[in-house]
Amino acid sequence: MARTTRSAPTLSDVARHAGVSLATASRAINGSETRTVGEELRRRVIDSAQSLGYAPNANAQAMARGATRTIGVVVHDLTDPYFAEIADGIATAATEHKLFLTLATTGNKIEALGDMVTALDSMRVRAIILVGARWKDPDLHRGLHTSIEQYVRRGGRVVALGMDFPGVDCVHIDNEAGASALAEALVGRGYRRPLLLAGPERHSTAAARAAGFAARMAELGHPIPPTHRIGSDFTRTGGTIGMRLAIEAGLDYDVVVATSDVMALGALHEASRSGVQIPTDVGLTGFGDVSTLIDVRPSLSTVHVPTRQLARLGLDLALHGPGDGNGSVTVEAIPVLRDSTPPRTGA
Amino acid sequence: MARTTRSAPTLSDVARHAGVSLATASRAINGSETRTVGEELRRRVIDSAQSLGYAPNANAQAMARGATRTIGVVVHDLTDPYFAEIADGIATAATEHKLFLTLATTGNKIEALGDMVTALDSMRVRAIILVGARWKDPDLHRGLHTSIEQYVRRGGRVVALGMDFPGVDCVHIDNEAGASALAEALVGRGYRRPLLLAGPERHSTAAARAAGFAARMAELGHPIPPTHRIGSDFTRTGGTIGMRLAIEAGLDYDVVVATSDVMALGALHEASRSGVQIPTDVGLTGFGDVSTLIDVRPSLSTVHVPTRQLARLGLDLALHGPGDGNGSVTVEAIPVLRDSTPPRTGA
DNA sequence: TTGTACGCGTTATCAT
DNA sequence: ATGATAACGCGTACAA
Repeated sequence: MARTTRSAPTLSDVARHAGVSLATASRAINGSETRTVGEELRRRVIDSAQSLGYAPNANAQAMARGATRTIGVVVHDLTDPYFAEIADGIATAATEHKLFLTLATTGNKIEALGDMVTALDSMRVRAIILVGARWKDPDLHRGLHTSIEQYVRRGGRVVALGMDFPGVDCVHIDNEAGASALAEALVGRGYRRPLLLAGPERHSTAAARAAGFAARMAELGHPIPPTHRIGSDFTRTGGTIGMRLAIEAGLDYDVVVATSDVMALGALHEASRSGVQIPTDVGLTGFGDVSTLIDVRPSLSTVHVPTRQLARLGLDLALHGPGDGNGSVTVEAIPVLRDSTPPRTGA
Repeated sequence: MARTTRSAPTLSDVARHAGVSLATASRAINGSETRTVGEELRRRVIDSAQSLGYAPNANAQAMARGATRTIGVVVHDLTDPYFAEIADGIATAATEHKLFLTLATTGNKIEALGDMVTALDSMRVRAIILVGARWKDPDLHRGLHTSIEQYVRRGGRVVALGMDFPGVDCVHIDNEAGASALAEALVGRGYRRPLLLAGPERHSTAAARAAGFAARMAELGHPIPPTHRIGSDFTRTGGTIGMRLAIEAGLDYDVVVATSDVMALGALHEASRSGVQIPTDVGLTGFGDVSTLIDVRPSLSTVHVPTRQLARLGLDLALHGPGDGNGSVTVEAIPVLRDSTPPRTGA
């Protein structure tokens, strides 16, 4: 029975095979809202479709309906477990909603964001979820803004995860509060002289975490001197470099506070390479609580960010939010102290 | 100038605005192969498109052209760094080819694979890349086979990464050879009595690795007794459980050989929890060499699988391969011994 | 309940 | 080089 047809059977083929009209076939297969179809014909159509190996053409459906069932997601780097977790969360949530997901990676090139949005716009995705960090650099975002504006003008919805974006609904992570709470917790364990791996100043997420932490430390009577604030990249390598700089400079500190987990891991790596014992010599904290931390020794103190919830809220917002920025919600980030920051007794 | 139009401007709008025909507008914007358009009109059209905020409708293009520019990718779990790396590799490779990527996750439910393929089929993606493991269970794959068959019948192309699949082009990982080489390397370092965390018997990847390892060990004069072969899940938890079973049974072994990195990590976790020192008491190896291993101590011996290359070859095959299974290629898996398997002196 | 016919936005074939 | 116009596959208002 191996049919060697080169092109796909269409709904017309199915209709003809079942001896019904195109409309009936359509209704039988995709079930119209308003119309219903007789059980007899319904079976005939389904059977025909089955035996012809019919698969509806989603593109044609999109045209006729004026809407697709896919949502667009833009991440910077799937290799980063933080992004991977969020992407996975969105993917599973999407599956539950019977939605599909077209995913684009920028490869950490923020300039590419605008183009990705435009491309997803062309595909007429139902919504676009931007996940990642925003840079405090208008130039980098100029193209992005107009892309978003055009998309929204057609009725598209945009949601930003983990970054603020004026005019679009955001799922905001309370980085300041989380970092602030971390400062308190560390002071509570006896830490006084943090080395802050702050990340790039213009990286808004890193900046928020650094600011929240520094502010609370100052309030608690332990202001962080500029020397103890290093602004390397917001990556693992950035953590490595920051740590090396601190070691070479011979700085004095009792805990290394990184603004992201991967930075902390980079710092940990460099520390052990340089003979700095963690946590014996100094403590170490990250931010994010990515799941791969579970296999790192010593277990890393960090600030937990609920990526699962982030993803779920993001999709909800993308589907049902107002879409004008008024639907923004905030998720909490909560410190989790582990073995990398044991209580410090001495001054 | 804020236009508040609800629906997207179409190519007709652009054509009218520029005072040209639809055909000319189309050619000016997307550049036909056969026809060319005068510089004068070309500019007018581009300008009109710009000022109207026109974005081509990819669905309509797909209809008219009879082909999309997107490829489908199915992975089981983005949370697993192995899948994440491959997905990221495919995504960046796709971007280079100006292709888009719609990604589906099965959530480790292999039964769902067939449905995912059917869905991607409906979207008329150019090619489908299946990444992951195949189970030696015909029932699990029955639906998948017919889905693939239908898709291929329409001219679709399917590529399988890291799993064999009859009739489709595969990028095969030489698990047997890699595991075999690992056995040699371990024996070379003085290991004699491995505990094999073999994974599920019906999981083809796990089985291939276990078989390759066991066979070579036997050849080298150190056959693995059935007691030292544990078949827990092919997951981190599986590694944890397998390790616990071995410890509770009081088995004697000098190295734990896991069939995947995440299993090894689970085993490492359980070992440290139970007071078994790695690598002092026993050695440990994984399989895959996922990038997150870099932050694990002791550094984990494993078998390197070139995920980047895997992804790239996969996309190439998906685009240019014969599509009938004759384009299959194999990538090597090479042992990398690190600190978790130091040379053993004693017997 | 079923069928007819038009429209969705674009490309491609044919004239001009 | 440019312009009509017929597909592409489907949903749906309208008619029966």
